[in-house]
Amino acid sequence: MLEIGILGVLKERPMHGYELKKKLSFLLGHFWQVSYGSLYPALKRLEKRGAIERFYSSKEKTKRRNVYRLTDDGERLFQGLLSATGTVSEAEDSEKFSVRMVFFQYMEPETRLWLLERRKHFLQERVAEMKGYGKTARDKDETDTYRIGMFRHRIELTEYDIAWLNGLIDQERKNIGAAKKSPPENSVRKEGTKRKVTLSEPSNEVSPSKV
Amino acid sequence: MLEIGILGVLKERPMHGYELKKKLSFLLGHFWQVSYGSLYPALKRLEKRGAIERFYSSKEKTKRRNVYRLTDDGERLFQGLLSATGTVSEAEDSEKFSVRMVFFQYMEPETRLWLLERRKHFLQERVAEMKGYGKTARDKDETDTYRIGMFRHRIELTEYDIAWLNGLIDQERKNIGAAKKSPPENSVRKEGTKRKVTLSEPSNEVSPSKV
DNA sequence: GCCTACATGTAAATAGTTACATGATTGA
DNA sequence: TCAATCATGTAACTATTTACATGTAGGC
Repeated sequence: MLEIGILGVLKERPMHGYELKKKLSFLLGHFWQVSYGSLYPALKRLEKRGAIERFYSSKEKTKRRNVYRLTDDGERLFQGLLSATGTVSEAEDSEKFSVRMVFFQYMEPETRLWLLERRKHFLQERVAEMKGYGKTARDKDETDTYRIGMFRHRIELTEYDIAWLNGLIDQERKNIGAAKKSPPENSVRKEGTKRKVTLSEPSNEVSPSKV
Repeated sequence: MLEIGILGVLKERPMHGYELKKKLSFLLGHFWQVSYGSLYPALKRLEKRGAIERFYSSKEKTKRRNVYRLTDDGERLFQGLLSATGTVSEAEDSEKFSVRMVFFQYMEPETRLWLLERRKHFLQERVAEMKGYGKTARDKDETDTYRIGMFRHRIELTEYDIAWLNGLIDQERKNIGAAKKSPPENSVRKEGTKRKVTLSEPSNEVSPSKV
């Protein structure tokens, strides 16, 4: 999870640890505050593995900061991690989904669509469960107004989330449809896209590597 | 975090591991699927510590299942964990807050209020940060429509969340005010409350034990 | 000159997951 | 009788946090 974050952020531009941590805290801070104690070891690990490399700009004489940049190998690793589902079921929980969503721009439409639908499915199941609770609560002993209110609120939020996902899913489907009709891609991306929209490999098969 | 969940659920009634796991998965499943590999060791740990004890109903001859019940010691531990903030700052992140909120019924109004306000503060900071992003995105290079859309959506959700918290905070404040005026409590809790609303000790001091 | 933020790191501890193993009970 | 679900557990592993240690750079 951390590694996916590091690689994804480094895709944008080379950075040093301290900077990276701030960016990650910002992007994912809603549910995850990365600590230096995990970040720096992770950077070393990724460097040893060849996924990132140290990069000294001509201006920086001092080696005070270690600026890292993504390698081709790291790019491949990143793409593998993005579409990896772990082994079997593994619910598309909020955390994993959000981390991936932050890097949607780097995925193929099919991968995005698949992630969105998995997420939607997960949320729908949760809503059904939570609504079940409401009924049980009325029948049975539950008189806990806090818990009931909390569930009601969560249901609302989740339904709003699902509606949002539906919008994104529709859009993604249209893109895929349009791309199919006109072989040379043209509708997928608008606006001056400075980074390439996607990737090297076909990569739509679900690689079973670990996240 | 797991321990707080176990103790809180056992407060309601004695349960065995398998049951407990289902209950916890339901209550917290939105962001956390407890696994047996952590649950059973945790139960042993808590038993050794004297926070819970095995309990054999007269009907159950078979020792097939281990039904646990909360002890007085466990009750104290639970209250300690509920109001514990860890050491220093420690943001009131979604996970920790939700776990505690599930057990709001067992807290004193002051503790609830304090948690609600911490949570609100955290969310407000996040909203401010995220709004900052929108501005930066417009100025700078950001052309990532996915990320921008994601942030917009998160801002909406978070603001809705804050509004909800405000409602709860108001209510809590009213309760506290009312309780102060009329020494014998009467306005705090309505409806046939079968379990005692709160607790043994004064406990409003923030105990610095670990979660 | 001092405080704050910048910057990197390590060791120990904590928390939790995955995979495996085992067996009982229940319903079709 | 067979499959699903109930029920408990352990060992190895993975990920991450906390606390500590150290030093630099820039602004007032």
